[in-house]
Amino acid sequence: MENKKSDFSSWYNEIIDISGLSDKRYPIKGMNVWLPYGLKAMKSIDNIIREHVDNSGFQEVQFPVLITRDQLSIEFEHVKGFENEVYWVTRGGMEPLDVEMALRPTSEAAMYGMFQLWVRAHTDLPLKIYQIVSVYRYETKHTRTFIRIREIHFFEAHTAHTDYASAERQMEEYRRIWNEISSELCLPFIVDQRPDWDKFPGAMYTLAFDTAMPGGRSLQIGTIHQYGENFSKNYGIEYLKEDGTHSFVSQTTFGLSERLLAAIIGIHGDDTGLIFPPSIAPVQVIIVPIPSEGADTDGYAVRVKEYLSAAGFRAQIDSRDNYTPGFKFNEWEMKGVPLRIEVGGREVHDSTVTLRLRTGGSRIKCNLTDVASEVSKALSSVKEILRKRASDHFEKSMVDGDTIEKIKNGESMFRFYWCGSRECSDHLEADTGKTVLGMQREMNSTGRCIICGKEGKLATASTPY
RNA sequence: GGGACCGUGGGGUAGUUUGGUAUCCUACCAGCUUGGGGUGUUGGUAACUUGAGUUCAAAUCUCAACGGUCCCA
Repeated sequence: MENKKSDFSSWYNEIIDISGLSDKRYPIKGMNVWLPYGLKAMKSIDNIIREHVDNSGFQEVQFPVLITRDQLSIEFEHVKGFENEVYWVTRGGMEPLDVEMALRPTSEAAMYGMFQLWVRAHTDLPLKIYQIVSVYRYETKHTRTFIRIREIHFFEAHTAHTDYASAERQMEEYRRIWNEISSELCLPFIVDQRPDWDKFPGAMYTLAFDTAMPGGRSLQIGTIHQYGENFSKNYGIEYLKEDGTHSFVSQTTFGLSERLLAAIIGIHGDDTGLIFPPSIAPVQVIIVPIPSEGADTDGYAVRVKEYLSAAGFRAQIDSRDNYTPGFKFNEWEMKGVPLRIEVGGREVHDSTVTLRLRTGGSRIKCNLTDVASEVSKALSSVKEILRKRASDHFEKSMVDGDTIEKIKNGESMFRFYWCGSRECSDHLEADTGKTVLGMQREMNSTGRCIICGKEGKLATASTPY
């Protein structure tokens, strides 16, 4: 790499390019090409998400990408929240369409008309579905790969419940699921309730998961929303209760995107390049043969790979003979492979392999027959080290904001007390240049609002991506 | 929402001020060489974002579009 991570913007752009995650040369702003290596990582992330929501009773569906103007024209604050960033399809061939159609910016408008058909009685509830699809937003500001794009790789879960209490339990379940997913990806985060003026359009409230990127800026990597009956009243989603009367469902959603990949890149990477958590690494173990007189290192590498494949690891041999071992070491480290195995004449002769973790440390030697269990241990170790490093960095990135001056001049996220008023938020943002992300929903810790001095709760401010 | 800068082989660049033959590094292809931390070498492929304008002549000057980067709110 040419750029150091301390120059994060340049580093981020360079690593995405040279590691083969994404090609941003596609001629439409904010629409990039998923390259094989990047797509494998994203699909692994998707599969971790699937595993956790499937285990919680969700079913995967896919809705069409187009939404009619009528579906989107239901007079409602939800629609107004997106009207400036919707792509419209206005012609079929050369003929203007009688009913113009939008590319979904999110799928509430697409789904809830169907929910209205599907939900007849309390026995149909709870309804818990999700999809992983592209959604489209016409961003006018500068775009950034995986962080702000116009075609978003989007996971969206939608639920419908008999009543608000049940929907609130769903919010709790989302948080449990998110804890599992983020732990698997070694991503630390903070949960805040977004201010009312910044919540998801149409929601009663929004809880957001924010992490800290290098340079102290925050990145929203997940959101869950409580809709209550806001949507069901507008889309007519009613059900028959046991007592024979009708009632509107209460609804929730949970959204994730390729920002998870952005966070993994930014948080785990170093001056050498990417570091993938083993659970999503496209290649978990790279086997590098070191040519040696009188030893069949290539054949030996195949045997090593067989052991690993049989144990379920994603292992690959780099058998290119026009590159030196040193070059390969550097290249695979740049690409974030968590574990390398070196096999040369010495290993062939004494039936061993040499392991080296991407996170550093000295080489480990083990017998060929033990390779699967040693690899398993080594990958667990990489995961633990990444988790530790990430949470250390996160803690350093969450600074107590005692004074306006401190919040203004610091390059980090800040915790401070805030009364919750728009006036004080605007005041703080004007004085510090930081944005108020929100405040903790449950925590009882209270203090004096940093602006007005009235009683307030713990809140977060930062420069968000 | 406002402002600034930039666009030359796949990537990074020189050349633009003063209009005229496009430089170097890297990558890529073929060969030889090398191999336990980015081998060396020979030969080769490959570029002025698009459109309009000024001009005998535009990478170079003007305007616009598209794309990229950064800063402020």
